[in-house]
Amino acid sequence: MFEALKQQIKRFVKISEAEWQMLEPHLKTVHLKKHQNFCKEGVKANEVGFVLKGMLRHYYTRHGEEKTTYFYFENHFVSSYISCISGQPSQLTIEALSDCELLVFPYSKMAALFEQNLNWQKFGRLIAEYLAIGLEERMVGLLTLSPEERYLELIKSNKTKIIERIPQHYIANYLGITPVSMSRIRNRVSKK
Amino acid sequence: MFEALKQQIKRFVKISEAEWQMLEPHLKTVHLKKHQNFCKEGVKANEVGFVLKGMLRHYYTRHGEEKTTYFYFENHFVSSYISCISGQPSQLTIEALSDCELLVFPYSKMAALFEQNLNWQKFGRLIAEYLAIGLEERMVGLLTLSPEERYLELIKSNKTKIIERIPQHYIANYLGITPVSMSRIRNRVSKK
DNA sequence: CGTTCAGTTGACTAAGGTCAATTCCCGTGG
DNA sequence: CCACGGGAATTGACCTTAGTCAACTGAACG
Repeated sequence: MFEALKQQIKRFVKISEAEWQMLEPHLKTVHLKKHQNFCKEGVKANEVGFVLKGMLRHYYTRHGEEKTTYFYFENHFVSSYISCISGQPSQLTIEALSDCELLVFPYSKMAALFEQNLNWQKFGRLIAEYLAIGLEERMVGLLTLSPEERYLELIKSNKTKIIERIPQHYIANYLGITPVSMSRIRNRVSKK
Repeated sequence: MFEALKQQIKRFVKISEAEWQMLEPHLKTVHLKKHQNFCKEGVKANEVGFVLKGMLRHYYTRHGEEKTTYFYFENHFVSSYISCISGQPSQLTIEALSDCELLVFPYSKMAALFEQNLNWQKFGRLIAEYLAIGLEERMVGLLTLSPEERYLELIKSNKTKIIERIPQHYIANYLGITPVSMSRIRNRVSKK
């Protein structure tokens, strides 16, 4: 039942069965319909999710527009991480892009595990490190590559299937350009 | 002697004197002359530093150009974090922008502390979280603000004194624009 | 069958990039 | 003390590319 999650956790840290049992009772399965929110701007978040099925996007509202800056797929953790950590209201909204099935547990419970157990604390560190590395790469891409280069990079490193699965105007946001420019870049690139 | 470092660590986690003593013997003071490197592209990094005096920049080489993406000042940790964590050669170079005085300790030692002690493990997590939050903010700024807006934000949030202390062409890199554009933006802004 | 919304395309604008010349600043050496 | 050299910053002219606005197409859905 919880095998997928267990396996992902074990990619980060070797937990014993006893340690796993510290978490398991707090897991709940949650279904989200397309367009439902996992968390919402202005509301304090206290949930960490793990995507079993479906995909979600994560966006900020700026100048009255939704700017999508991240996507979540199967076997990944999803959360308004900053809000959970800081205890401040979330700046971002996470919305289901398709019907989703998630495993959910309260961040407060996770935080308690961190305090109780070295292995869980380590898990917390490794997750944060993983996140930071991803963000650093993303940032360097934004600073050193042109929109077109970023688009080509995204296609090349196709780990996440973003190109195939996500509507184009969200990807444009993700790359830091407008949907119109994105369309032109695609056109340009396809002619080469 | 090590008070400044101790104090910064304590902003993240309450360590006991005994825990502090796990680290202290491994600390070394290092002086860097302006333009010397703390770590270098292509070389595996295994050092974490803490800036006592001076400032440094952190850059990637892309298309044959140095792209400065971060600065370090007094009382902050400095390291090619990704290289330390991953064990891969560093992609980035960290260079002193002025004569610097650093406290340095091996990351391998830090990693050992993580494994031995819950509090140090927690420190590792909190540092990584802190890093991730900073990177997330930076990324969202790059995705949602124009160069001019980013420049104005940088001035407004003047925590780091970047504007006063860092040569302009490095700041331009940091904002994702050319030095020439940076100069024009300054000109434009000053006339408003 | 009509409404809606994503994606494309065209015309135009605005803003940053590029290249080059010039000025400014600062340190060094005559 | 002044002259020179070198790098940083500014400025101008021009180019490239993304943004904006709007019209149009096409697919999805009720």
